[in-house]
Amino acid sequence: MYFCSSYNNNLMSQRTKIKALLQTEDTGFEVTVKGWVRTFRNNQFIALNDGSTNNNLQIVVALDSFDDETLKRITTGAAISVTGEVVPSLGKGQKVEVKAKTLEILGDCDPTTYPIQPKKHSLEFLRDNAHLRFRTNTFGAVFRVRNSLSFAVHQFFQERGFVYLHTPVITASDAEGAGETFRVTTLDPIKPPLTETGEVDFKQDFFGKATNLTVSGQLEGELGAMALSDIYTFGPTFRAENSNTTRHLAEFWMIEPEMAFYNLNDNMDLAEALLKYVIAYALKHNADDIEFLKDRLLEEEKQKPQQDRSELNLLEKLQFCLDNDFERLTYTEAIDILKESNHNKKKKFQYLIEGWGTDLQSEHERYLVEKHFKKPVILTDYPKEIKAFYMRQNDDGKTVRAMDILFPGIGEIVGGSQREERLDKLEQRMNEMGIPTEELWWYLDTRRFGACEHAGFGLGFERLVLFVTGMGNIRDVIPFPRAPKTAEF
RNA sequence: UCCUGAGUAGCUCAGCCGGUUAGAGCAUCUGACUGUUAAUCAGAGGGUCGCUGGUUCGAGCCCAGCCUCAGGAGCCA
Repeated sequence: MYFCSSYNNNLMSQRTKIKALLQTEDTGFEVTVKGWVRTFRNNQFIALNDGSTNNNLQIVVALDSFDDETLKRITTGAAISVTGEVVPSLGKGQKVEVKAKTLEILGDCDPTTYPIQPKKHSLEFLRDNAHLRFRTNTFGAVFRVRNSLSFAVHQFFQERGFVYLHTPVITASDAEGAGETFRVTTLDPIKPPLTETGEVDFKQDFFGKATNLTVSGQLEGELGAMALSDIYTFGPTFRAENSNTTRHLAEFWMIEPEMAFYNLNDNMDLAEALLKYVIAYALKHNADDIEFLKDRLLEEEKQKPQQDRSELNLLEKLQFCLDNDFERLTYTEAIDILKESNHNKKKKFQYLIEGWGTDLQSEHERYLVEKHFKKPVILTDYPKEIKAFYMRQNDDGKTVRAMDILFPGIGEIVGGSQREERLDKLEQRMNEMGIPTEELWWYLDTRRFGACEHAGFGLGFERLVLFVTGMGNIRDVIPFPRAPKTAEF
């Protein structure tokens, strides 16, 4: 792996990555490049891409230097290896190009059956061909940005002394109520063992109890934070909800930091800093990709009526997010703003705001973020009835120390809270909400032994990638999307 | 799961009031051209009109059921 590093100074006799080559100012030396043919124009010019960058390298095939047999095999999608001299380009689209001296077809690509053609494809078509969509400009850019964001998340936390804690994928607790779970079992699906009362006997299952895929690593994360101070998880999470939207997946990646001795304000500060850090990182390290995605989005928005187009382009939107503080207000303040808004008075909301206590609909969140404040918004102190059992209760007896970060075009990107550290209050709330305290004895132990103020949040990674890439459908920002009726690749 | 819309060539789409042999652009193939940038020009091939049933002299078009996809909603991250 390492001997073909693109950053190797010795460009001779080894494979050079196209990104590194396009960054060099020098010419007049020989390189070997390998990649996949994007187009072959005029029987003379190969646009070669190796995935290291969105930009293609132009290979010039001199007249009569290769036999017709070889030239015919240079088709869109074919894998080739080229050795030749790096020279200043005579054409206009690029600074340097490679004059091919030797050219080897590594893998043929039959153009009559290859689904990816040198033309525009719809995102829906590429979703059906998710195994090949990496070879397009758009998905190349998306997944390089995804990679950068992922790395930046780790760097952000590591710089601050957080411990990356691996929480289990298979769990026995279904207590959080974060959604429908996928069952994990080795029992015979046709004839499972039954108890005397006729129910499936999970005592005979692999783990000796009913188990499922995790819906959140938070509860385990809290256990870590109660000793290591600051931890974060970053791993796959599973929800068996029958959600068919552009913002939901059955398998998605979540980042869940959990911090001892943090209150809700510290929690918000950290979340805002994280989001700004990773966005800035991607802007710096994926400038070409984001530039391409910006143009892609502009092109796509040309199809829409003027009023539906964004005021800012993708770059401006990301920069704006870095340059401005997120707007922080309580649920109660948000309800007042919504209630007094012309939008509500003119009955333009499908669900009119009438009183305090109900959850906000996505149209309300969008109004606050996109129309009223026009920037990311952090809502805090929600009614306890619409939030999870573990959130710290305020003294008013009505609200909890919750916070949701709402992003334009995405909706809720972060959900978090200060946790209830008082055993009696926590148990009381669990009883009210019908959460079995005996099943979560290990969780409650953190409140029995050395409890302290602590807080945390969950960041939906794909929603972050959606925001940074400007893509419209969450299935286009994860390599192999898992959603209802969708598990092909 | 609910609402709305869609499914016609490899892809993106057109197809009138139900009526003759279902069209276009791109892609592909063949040929030309040799400094092209999604190259260009000329020609050619390419169809189980999502599936099943029904109405009709006749269905891509009308009706019913089913499947799939997209957008919106709910649930949420």
